[in-house]
Amino acid sequence: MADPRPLVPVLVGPTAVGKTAVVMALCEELGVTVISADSRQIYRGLDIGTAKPTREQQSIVTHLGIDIVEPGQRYSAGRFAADAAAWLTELPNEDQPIVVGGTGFYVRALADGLFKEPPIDPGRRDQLRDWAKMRDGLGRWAVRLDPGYAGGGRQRAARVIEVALLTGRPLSWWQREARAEGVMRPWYVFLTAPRPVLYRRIEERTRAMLAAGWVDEVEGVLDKGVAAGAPGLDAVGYREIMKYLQGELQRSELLDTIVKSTRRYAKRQETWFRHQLGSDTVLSLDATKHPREVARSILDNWNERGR
RNA sequence: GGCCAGGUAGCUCAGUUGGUAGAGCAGGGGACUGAAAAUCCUCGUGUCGGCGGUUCAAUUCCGUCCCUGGCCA
Repeated sequence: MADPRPLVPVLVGPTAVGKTAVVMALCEELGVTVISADSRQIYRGLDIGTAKPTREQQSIVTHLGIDIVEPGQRYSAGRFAADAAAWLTELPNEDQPIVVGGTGFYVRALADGLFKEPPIDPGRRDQLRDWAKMRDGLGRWAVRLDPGYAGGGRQRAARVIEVALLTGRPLSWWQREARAEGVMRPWYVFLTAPRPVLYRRIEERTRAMLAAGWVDEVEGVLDKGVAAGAPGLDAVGYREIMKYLQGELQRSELLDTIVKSTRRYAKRQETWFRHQLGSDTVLSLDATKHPREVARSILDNWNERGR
């Protein structure tokens, strides 16, 4: 029996590789609606540093998943999966959706599904997280509560502990026994470029972001009352700018420091996309080519798979 | 030109009382199920500036040359 779920192209790639440019080129050939899978572009007011599509670009192509929460609010892969699933089903038939983003985990949540999480008391969860924050040896707790825990640092240990304590079952049990299904059939397009090229683009873009008033943007957000430790500000570049504003970093070091952590981020993204897409249908495209040419390749391949 | 201090990993440097060398940073590889731009794991062979000499053995000692700083002419 044929899979009734819609086939949806998913354009992924590391930061600064040129995903937005390809989308803009693509929309000249075919009307699309973008579902943005980006864990930082969801925040209102964080525009420059997240390389959010401009207002003009957004007026040409509808982008869903952008500016949906305040920087002080917490969002999650689970919420994204639910939100995006709703956008997908509510989209008029003539609108062609395409998922675009650099957050592999969000893409997975949407395309493959997470597990069906039972209701968790938010108050107790926050309490537990505060407790975990100032506690050493979380890994040992995590292994005791879930023998399936394979390590991964305090944040992931804290998650294992929280699930075990608040649901009564270990995380690995939920992952095994309560799997959810994705709401779409993904067709992955992995946009990538040789490291030297990518790293040059990262540096150029970071320079441009700072010149465009990135620091002012952060100051403005803080002036509006967003806390320094807000979830939205826990992001590449924003962290460094916060350090600078707090006097822990010289202005002269800012560019290099941000470029460095952006490179590392890009590397982690590439690792994810190389190994975690879990599908044999991945089209790798070279971002060194002109965006229009890349868009052309996407369309050609797409037609071949019968869209 | 003379004197002094250096020349060791991509960078900054440590070290070898003679047995071919190791830190930090940078970089590479990897993991990933509701904080994911997060959170973690892992990886160190390089004419030890060149050429000679002494030695069983030289990156280490000696000579010489080259280069870079500093000081004196």
